[in-house]
Amino acid sequence: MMEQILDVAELLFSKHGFYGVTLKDVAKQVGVHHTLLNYYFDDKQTLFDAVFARRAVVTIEKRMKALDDYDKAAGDSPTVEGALHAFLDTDLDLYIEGGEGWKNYGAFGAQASNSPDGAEYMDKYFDPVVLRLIEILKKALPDSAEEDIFWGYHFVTGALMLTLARTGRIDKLSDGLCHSEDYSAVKQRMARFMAAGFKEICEQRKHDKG
Amino acid sequence: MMEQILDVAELLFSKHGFYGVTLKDVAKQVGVHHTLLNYYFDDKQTLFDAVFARRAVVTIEKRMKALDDYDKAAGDSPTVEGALHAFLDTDLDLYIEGGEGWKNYGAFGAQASNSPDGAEYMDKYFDPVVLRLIEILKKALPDSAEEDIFWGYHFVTGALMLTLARTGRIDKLSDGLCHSEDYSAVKQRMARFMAAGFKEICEQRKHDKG
DNA sequence: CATAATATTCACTCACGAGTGAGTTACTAT
DNA sequence: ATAGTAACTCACTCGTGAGTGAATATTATG
Repeated sequence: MMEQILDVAELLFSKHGFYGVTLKDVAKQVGVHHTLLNYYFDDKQTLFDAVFARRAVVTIEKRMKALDDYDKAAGDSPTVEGALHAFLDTDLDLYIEGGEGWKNYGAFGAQASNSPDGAEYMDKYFDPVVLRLIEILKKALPDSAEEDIFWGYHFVTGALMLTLARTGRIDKLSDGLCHSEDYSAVKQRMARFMAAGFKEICEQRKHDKG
Repeated sequence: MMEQILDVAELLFSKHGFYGVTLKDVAKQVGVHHTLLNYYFDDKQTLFDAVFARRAVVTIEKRMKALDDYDKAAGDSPTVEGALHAFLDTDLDLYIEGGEGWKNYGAFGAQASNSPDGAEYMDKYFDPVVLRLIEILKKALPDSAEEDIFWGYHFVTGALMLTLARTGRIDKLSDGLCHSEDYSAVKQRMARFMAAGFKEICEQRKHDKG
């Protein structure tokens, strides 16, 4: 039951945000009295936290492992593209293969990522993986300015979050040619796209160090 | 007074979203009775719409003009980077030079862009400029697959929206080296970064047409 | 100055959301 | 079977948010 509550809360929060969802909305869709949510979770905030935390650990561990593996395999000469593939593809696979629940979680996180309130959650949970990625990127781009790498990551994460948000915007813009839900299309393109961007801003204009 | 109400609503909506803000919150910060908002605006939704619409026309016209100018100047051979500079730099300049109000509007729109509800507003207002950009990008990349261009744009807009959201995340991640508010830093890098990405996914793998 | 229009407040209603504590059902183990 | 605990519902409170219509203040206009 708790799992069902989390599933529905995840879905609704992903669509309307924390304040746009009432405990009654969730309860109704689960088919249960709304005070049951207070039985399982102290309050609304606790429920939200639980939704966030439930899957966070999975994606974090997977990506961390993928980055470690890549780092080890690449030895002294990791590439930007390799690191991004490890980071992005691992995550995207989760959403591709994980079913509706994971897709909803992606949208849930994506919405958090673009608001100041939600960003604190991102900090709290995802900082370690991100810093691990950045560590490898630095190794791949040894002479680059640190700022360039952070801004590059910023671009990457913005693009990823918009993907996970599944807003349907690209569908309309492209008149049905592309689909928000088509994470495979993103996976095919994203790491290469971003790697090229990194190289452009990092390798070209080396900074005043070293 | 109406302008002040819009300013405060813009700020609060940008932080907490539509449902996270009450008319009383807005009224209080303006220093006015909350029912005054019902005098100027039929209801909360109307206020939200007004906030969205107020500055939309400005950024749309500016970018449209910049794209037209670029298209004309570039003649038969526009470049991806040129088009992106016209599109992105024009917008970023607005946020850099427009003061706090414009920054808040950026964050306001950025939050909308990552939620299904808000995305409808983006469609409604911004589609024409975006399609104009895409038109030029197609000219710059004549042999590329259309999907690649749409996905490229998707990455661009994701990165831009996260920038405008000013979540403070990059500040913490980079331990103070980079700043969310530093749109100039983004302007310096973004068009080049993204142009390289476009070239990577569009020029390399040409599609089954032509 | 009077008066009309505009701007603003006030008192109020209605609805609803979060949460509580007692009560009920259902399962579990002896 | 039955005591005991876990799962769940019910009736209710408290607060508050959106919105309305009348009242008052402020400004503009002839």
